[in-house]
Amino acid sequence: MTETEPLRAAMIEAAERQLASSSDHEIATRAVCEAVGVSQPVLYRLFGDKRGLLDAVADHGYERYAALKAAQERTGDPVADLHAGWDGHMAFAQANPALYQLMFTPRPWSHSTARDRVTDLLAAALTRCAAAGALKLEPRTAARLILAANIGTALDHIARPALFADPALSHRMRDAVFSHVLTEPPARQDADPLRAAALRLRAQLQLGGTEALEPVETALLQRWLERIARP
Amino acid sequence: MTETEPLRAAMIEAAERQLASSSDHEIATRAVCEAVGVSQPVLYRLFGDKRGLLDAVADHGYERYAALKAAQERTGDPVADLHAGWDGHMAFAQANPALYQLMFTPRPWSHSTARDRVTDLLAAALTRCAAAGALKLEPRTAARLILAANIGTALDHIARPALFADPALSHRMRDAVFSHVLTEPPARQDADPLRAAALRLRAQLQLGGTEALEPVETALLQRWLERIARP
DNA sequence: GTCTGGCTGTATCATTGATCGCATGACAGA
DNA sequence: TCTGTCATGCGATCAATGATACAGCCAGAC
Repeated sequence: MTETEPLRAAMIEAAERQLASSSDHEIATRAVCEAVGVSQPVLYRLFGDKRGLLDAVADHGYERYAALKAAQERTGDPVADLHAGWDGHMAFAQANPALYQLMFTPRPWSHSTARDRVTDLLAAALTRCAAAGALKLEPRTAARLILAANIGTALDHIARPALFADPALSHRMRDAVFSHVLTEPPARQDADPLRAAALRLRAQLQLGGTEALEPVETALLQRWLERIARP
Repeated sequence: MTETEPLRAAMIEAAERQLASSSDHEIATRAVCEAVGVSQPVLYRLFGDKRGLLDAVADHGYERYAALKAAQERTGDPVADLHAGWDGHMAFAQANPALYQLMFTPRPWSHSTARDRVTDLLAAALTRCAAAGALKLEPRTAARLILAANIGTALDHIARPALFADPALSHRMRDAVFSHVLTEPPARQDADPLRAAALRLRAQLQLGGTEALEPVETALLQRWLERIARP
């Protein structure tokens, strides 16, 4: 489609560049026109409006977003894909903050369908999870939920002056929402559940001890648990 | 404080009114000045900038937000207060969409502290939860998490043309995040985590055994675990 | 009574979104 | 090849808006 209307595509790309480099996340129609060497009326003929240009930029952003998704997903495990999708979303947001806000922040006019199409993409990924029996909710409901959380977290990351890009927060949110949406992972959870159980009991013993065993017994138990837990 | 500078307050309120009624979530400095019967230079002397005016509007929005919070919280159960706080946040967003976006959507300049102060408010409410032993995370971390989810959900509600104001989505998100942040409220699941850990390890041993211990040791371990697990 | 300082309004500039009418060039048909 | 038609791009311009320079005015001090 960049072939059918090279001028249109050039203007969209110029607008996106200016949006990314502008300090206030704004663009000037004049500057966009000058960047591609045409005058303002062409812009208004092609896009009708500044809004129309911004909508086109947002949709173009969706194209890039979708391409990214298409390139990186489908490892075979749909749940793992979903996790990667969340992280990819966050990376996209941090790489293109202005474009991201244009796409995912509500604008009262905005005929852009970027957000809805991203929801569809996510719903499709979730349907694959549902086919694997890993989804507790209806795919579209789950998609809205996940996307809302993803956007909220991404905006939080954008708002902070990147003091410390805290991936822990993103992963916390991801785990919180996913555990509400997905079924418990089949059982594999721990490659070695015995070792996990031993570690857990050891921690509990160190924390509070027990009156069910004699001190000597407890001490020996501790040694055994250590041996079980050793790699 | 509306007493010390009535003119300033009047301009902020006029700006907020125009922001709420404008179709594109924008305001014109001229219109604000005319609304209060002064001319432009006063605005620039009071706020320095259009940005300054918007920041002041956002901060004023925080005042209203904080007043709402102060009025409705503190029922005695801090966790119940937290739930009410989430719903109150959503209600505030739906009642003042434009102001809400001004307060909680990242703007590259913006010296407004509204968002940080809301985080502080939330962290205080969470500290009360922590005092009741109901919090799994550090209050500030939990606050960022909850606020990000709350904002994401609110923006989703604003973005939708209010087709059907789906409170289910908001409550799903609330439950998902809260269950990740708060300890299990009812039944406390395991009054005795040591017993739970022992039960778990016993089950694992019966399932697969271990090569880390001699058979005799394993047998004795089993007996001990039984003793620990006994009510 | 006069002077000083702060405050306000008028007039104005610069930028930007948006539009009007004309020129230019391509193309179809005679 | 000539001519009429149409689409397309452009210079010029308008309207709205953010922002400012400068002069006038009023209160209070001396």
